[in-house]
Amino acid sequence: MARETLNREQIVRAAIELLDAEGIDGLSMRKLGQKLGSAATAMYWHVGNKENLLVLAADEVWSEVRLPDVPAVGWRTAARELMYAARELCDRHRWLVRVITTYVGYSDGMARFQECAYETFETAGFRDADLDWAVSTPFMFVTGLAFMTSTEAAEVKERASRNPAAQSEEEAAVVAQAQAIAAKYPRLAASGEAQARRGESFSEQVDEVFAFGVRTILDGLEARLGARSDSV
Amino acid sequence: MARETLNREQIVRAAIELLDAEGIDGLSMRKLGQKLGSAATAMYWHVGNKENLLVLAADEVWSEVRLPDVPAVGWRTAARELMYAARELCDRHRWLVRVITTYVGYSDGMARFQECAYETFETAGFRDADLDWAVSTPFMFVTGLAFMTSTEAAEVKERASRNPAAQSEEEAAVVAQAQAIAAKYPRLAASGEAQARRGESFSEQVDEVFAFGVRTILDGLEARLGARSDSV
DNA sequence: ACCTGAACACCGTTCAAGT
DNA sequence: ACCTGAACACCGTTCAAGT
Repeated sequence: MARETLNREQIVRAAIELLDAEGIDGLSMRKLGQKLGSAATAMYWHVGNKENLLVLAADEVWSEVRLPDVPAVGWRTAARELMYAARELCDRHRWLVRVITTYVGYSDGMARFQECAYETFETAGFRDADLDWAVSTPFMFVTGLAFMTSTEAAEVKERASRNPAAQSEEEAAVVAQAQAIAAKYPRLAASGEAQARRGESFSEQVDEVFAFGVRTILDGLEARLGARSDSV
Repeated sequence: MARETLNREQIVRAAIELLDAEGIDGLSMRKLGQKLGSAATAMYWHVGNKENLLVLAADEVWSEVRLPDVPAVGWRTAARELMYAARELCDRHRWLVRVITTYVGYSDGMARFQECAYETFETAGFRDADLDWAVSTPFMFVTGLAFMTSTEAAEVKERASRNPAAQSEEEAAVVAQAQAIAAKYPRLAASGEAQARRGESFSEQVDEVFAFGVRTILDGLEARLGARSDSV
């Protein structure tokens, strides 16, 4: 079954598969060409260049997000759901944070999500510049956390916490060195020991940080709201 | 005045200069060799490989941070100062966030900073796992914001907001397209118009988001503290 | 102990030439 | 309108060979 001709959607889908499977460094125009049975340079006719291809891929995956019904669930639940949805999306597509922060790709998929965030915090009672800031704050947090869990470093830490046997010698050495440094600082040492006693994997710890951070930020936003209405 | 021999510090310093001047993609082993008057491959003897060089550079710049005197200023001021210090560091060295999130480089410079963060939130009253989470939350926010302002995308947005004349045609087209998308969503459109009326540059807006986020997170942490002591 | 040069296996992108 | 192949200007890294 021969394919008549390449098209943009097909290329974007293949790129997403490659990105999900091999990470952001796993995508090269040559590999993509191979996957599609074409010359690497054939892509350029359809997507312009690699940067644009990444932006198109990012837009595509944003459509996976289910948005909350803000009036029905209320702002606090809606905000929490948006934060969790963004985090899960970044977790499923570990290349996504890098792409959306690196390139100016304001796509429909992201705009739709952001519009819902604006609706959420408008419902909460934020207006004007406050509204912009209230929307941004939770997503800076999500971006930061997504970043820390989207890199090779996170995979190394996960392996170290879950089954040290799967580590390469080199990896184990890096982890051991990190522990040696922490050991010199009393509070870091104590925290490290306590963490070891709790026996959680790296990703479990990250999940808890996320849950804590979401509550903290929502509480903080409520406090801002209170401060506002007091001063009015 | 001939240099006797290369050494690690010298290479790291040159790398930092190159990184600061040209960004993370501006550093290549060949350019670095040229800057130092050596073969690119001479670096490998001193620093092992590029990843390690980046980790060494990151460690080096952490020493620039001045830490607050926690007992003297109190936890809330200390926490704010730590957040601002981290942000300024990431602003001076726009490659830093990428390096510390990408590689497992737990260096002395970072450990020292983190120890102070632990002291700060311990002083606030956080203990055990709560303490770990309280330390992490503000820095996920800082990381996320630093990221959004450390990329080429941020420079494009800055130019667009400050003097559109400095934009290339291609850049202007991307910005115009982003605005066209936002225009389709009522709240995004309204926010964009209000922002235009306020006439702030991108970096001014980011500064305000940061200030808002810091207050919000500190308020949120205070709320957590209150919840704890209620339940005890 | 420290450095060089050639070499290898990659990149993204351009562009003339083909159909 | 769509695709190919060669070519260009880059990468990081290895390694034998030099001093």
